[in-house]
Amino acid sequence: MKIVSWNVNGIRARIDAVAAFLERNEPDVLGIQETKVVDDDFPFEELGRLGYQVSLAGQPAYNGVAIASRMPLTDVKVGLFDDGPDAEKRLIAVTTGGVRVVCTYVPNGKSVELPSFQEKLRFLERLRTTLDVTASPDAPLVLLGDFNVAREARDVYDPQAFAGRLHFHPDEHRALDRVLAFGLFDAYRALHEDAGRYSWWDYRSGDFRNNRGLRIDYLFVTQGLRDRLRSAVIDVEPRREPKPSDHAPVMIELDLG
DNA sequence: ATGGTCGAACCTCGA
Repeated sequence: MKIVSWNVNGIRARIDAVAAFLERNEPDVLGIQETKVVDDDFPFEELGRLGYQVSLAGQPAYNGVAIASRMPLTDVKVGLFDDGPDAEKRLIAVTTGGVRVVCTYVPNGKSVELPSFQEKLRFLERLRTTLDVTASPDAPLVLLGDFNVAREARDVYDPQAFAGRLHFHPDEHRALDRVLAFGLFDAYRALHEDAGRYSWWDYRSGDFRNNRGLRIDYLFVTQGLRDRLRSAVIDVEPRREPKPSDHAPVMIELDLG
């Protein structure tokens, strides 16, 4: 089973790029972040033509998450365990092909001294609790998405400049480590030790051209799935195209026999 | 050089 995480930065602006990626790679499941569209305007037909069904949680202009799968989607659950009715649409969970897939878009946090940063940390705490109350580390589960946190120095193009700043702050590291302590493993890191492999580059200042990026998009898997990991790839090709998302898709392959 | 570039919807915000 091939599973992808991709922050598309607007599904309507990116539908052709997404379709091209799906045709090239034929993943079974695609977790999408930052759809930036209300449910009624989501491009279901384009994905349907390629054989994908979609579960989604959209809102106007900002945020929005979706999961597309070639297999039936069941037990769809939107939001963190304690989300109120007006919560931003940042998490959707489904079961497909026997795997629980949780797709999330963690708040950016804006800047470490602002209230938004504390909300980001709280989101990660609440994400851990959501896993605790709805899932088991002994079952096949993939938690994927844009976490807006680079975990290690090798995930940052200039670790000294980023030290203590947004995306690379010790409080963010502790909060994300708490999520992983549920019983999850970073699929890309389980297979690759290399530095300089990023999933996001700022649109500005030629950052992609100069590989000034961060690895902030992850697929985290439970132990049983880690033992069945066959590959993990960050596909930078879509980032090279005209009108790209600022994020690259990350894909894993699981041998589920 | 405190810059720069996107998407969505609106004349600005969030990233």
